[in-house]
Amino acid sequence: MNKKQDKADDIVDGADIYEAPWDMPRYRNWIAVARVNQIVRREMGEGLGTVGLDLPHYEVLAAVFRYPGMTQQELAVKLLVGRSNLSMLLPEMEKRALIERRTDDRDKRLRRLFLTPEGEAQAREGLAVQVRLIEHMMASLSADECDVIGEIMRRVAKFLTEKPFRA
Amino acid sequence: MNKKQDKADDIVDGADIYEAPWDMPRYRNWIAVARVNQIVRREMGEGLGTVGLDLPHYEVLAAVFRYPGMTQQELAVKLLVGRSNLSMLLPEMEKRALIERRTDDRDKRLRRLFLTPEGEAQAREGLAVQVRLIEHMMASLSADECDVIGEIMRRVAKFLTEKPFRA
DNA sequence: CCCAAATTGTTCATCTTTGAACATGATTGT
DNA sequence: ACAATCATGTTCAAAGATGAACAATTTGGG
Repeated sequence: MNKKQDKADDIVDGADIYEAPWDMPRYRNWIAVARVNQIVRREMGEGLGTVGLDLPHYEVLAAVFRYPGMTQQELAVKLLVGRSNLSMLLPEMEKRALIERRTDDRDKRLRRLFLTPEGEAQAREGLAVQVRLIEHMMASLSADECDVIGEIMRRVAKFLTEKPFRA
Repeated sequence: MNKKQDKADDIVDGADIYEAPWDMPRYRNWIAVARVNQIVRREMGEGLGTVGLDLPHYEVLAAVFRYPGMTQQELAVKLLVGRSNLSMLLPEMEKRALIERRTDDRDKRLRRLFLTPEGEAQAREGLAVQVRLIEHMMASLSADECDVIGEIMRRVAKFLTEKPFRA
């Protein structure tokens, strides 16, 4: 007996009906993803501590390392964080000589971001930590499994940005 | 020519060598996972707003709904959040009559958590939102793909909790 | 039985993050 | 050309999260 038809608050997943979300394959599978993410994020924070960085600073450095010349707005979108957040964070990073902000010539509103040599050094240190953490975590996965996950997640990300959820 | 041997900061992934992390399969695949997570978390926050909940409150309600009688400590571990956080949050939820805290008879330090009828109602509403969001997001996945992901992530979570990363 | 160590929850000071309001600079339509 | 609209970044007050220090309680060894 896999199905129940007599409860008012039953939940549908495909053609099957469950009485609780955590019995649904899609729900519990996604929860597993979310959980691993939380764990990795936390360990990443701890790992970065060993090289004198915290998560927000590192995420800025890594993003600017990969995409030099980003505007603050672009960075905010990429990091899924408010612009005001960056307006608080970046001046301090500039004071510590990790980043540099050059106002764009054509559009004087834009402040484009670049790494100083010291900022690049720290970005590399942080990236090294992240790479080691990811390799550690992925140790129990085959290369194929890893690729399958990446492929699926990129598809989902594309889907979600094209068709956001409307509650 | 897939490999480079002449740069000091090359990065190793299996037997291959890359000059930047984002060329590494493991790195970029994991980044995809993290990105989807961020997006879903944000949309979840917005979706919960439509039923008058925010993310922290909902996570408490959902956890207590599933595991009634949890202690605050257990809840903090489950949500990967500090105990002090809950000490700030729970009294307010108790004031709003969403949860109830009963001190354990045998161990008077423990405060066990339960949902009031109103709390359970809100938990169900939040869960419904989450289920709809997950089903929306998973629309582009086959049942098999979804299961593969869940299975892999549960394996990784187990591995990570048994062997945490040491930077 | 009793004292030291450990566990649970709280308080508090501090730091982050957020969103709204605003100032400045660009763009568009007429 | 000019006003209206839009986009970018900043400021500020409020909400949230964090960790250290603390009180209450339990546990375990001698």
